[in-house]
Amino acid sequence: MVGSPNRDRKAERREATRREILAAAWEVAHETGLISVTLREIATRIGMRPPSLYSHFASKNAIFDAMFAQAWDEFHAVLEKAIPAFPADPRGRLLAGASTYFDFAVGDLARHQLMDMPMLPDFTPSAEAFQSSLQCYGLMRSLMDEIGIQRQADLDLYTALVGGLVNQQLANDPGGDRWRALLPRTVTLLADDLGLPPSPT
Amino acid sequence: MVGSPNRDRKAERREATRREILAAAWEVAHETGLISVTLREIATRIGMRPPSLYSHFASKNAIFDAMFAQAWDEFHAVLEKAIPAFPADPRGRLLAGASTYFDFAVGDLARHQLMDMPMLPDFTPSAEAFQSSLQCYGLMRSLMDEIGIQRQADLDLYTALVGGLVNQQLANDPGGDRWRALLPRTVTLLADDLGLPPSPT
DNA sequence: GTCTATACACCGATAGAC
DNA sequence: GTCTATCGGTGTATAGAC
Repeated sequence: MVGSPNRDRKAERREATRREILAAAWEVAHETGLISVTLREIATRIGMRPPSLYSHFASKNAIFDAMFAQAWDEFHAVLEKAIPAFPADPRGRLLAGASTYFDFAVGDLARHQLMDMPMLPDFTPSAEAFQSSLQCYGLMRSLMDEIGIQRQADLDLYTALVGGLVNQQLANDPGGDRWRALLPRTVTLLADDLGLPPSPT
Repeated sequence: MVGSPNRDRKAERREATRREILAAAWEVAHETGLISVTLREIATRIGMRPPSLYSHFASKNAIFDAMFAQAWDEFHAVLEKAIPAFPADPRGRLLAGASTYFDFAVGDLARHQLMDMPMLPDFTPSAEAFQSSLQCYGLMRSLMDEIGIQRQADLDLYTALVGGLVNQQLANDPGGDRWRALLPRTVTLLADDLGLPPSPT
């Protein structure tokens, strides 16, 4: 009976409801902040009663967990899709990678807080959800590896500097480009320090 | 009657209670996180009932407001006290300033979140409290001015890079020094970019 | 100024009918 | 799978006695 049309339809419907719940949760997070997400509000938005959510998620934190994985998977997809269009030279690739991350992070404050900040007191990503972030980090590291950057300290510095620009942009000039404009300069600083060959003119 | 001993004692006692409340609030913030600070918990720690706090603060946010000002005033004092011991050369001063800020920020996560992150959904610092942060920023800017750094973009870059190291340190290696160790290198990058003269050997 | 008592609005989660 | 009803708990804030 496995794989029968009946079974597929049921599973599809179930998955659709799950997606609907998560979409509503993101909606609330965008409008009122991550910590203000409540089961009541999620349920209301999709025309359900709060207890019904428990048929699809074991707890509120399970919803956050799914959102966490979703966010990292999304960035993984964005990065993978963007890489083929990256320039060939190391400096160009470094800037393209930084820009891709910057724009993704700045594009959604709630998502960035969930992915990169410990904002929810009682939430810790499950091992499965954490896998999504590790997979993403692996892709980033392979990209850096091509450029010739392997040392942990160099990777740490790279993530800190780009992340610093992201945070200032979100905290002090949301929607603007005051720190976004400093990204090329920052990447050049780093490229010089790492001794990357000059870009082809 | 103004300034009579009786009056002074009363005002002193009142101020002491205020300080006690704030100290308890910080204690809770350190142990359970900023968002988990509740009037109940504050009151319990100082042997009071929650409603009694309203004799000293108009609301919970008024407590956060006082904490916000307190934190910035504290950093102002720390910075002012540290400056006389700073090296004379520009590069040395730049690193000393960055180190002072880094150590202060990393030394207290809750304080850093209150000062530099928008973590509390319904809290916005009052104009008076914000003055404390502006005064502190003014001191920092005058320090940078001596070194010859005046352009807004340069100041923005400086704060973003140092802040990026702070955030990574707190998020990924609390208590350690993985990003702390990258501070001199980062400041050197920046000093080179700004064309600061080499340090005296 | 501090207390007791309480109002009021939330929250996450569970039990059990349908 | 969704519902109603409800439990047990959280929180801020106010009223009024002392």
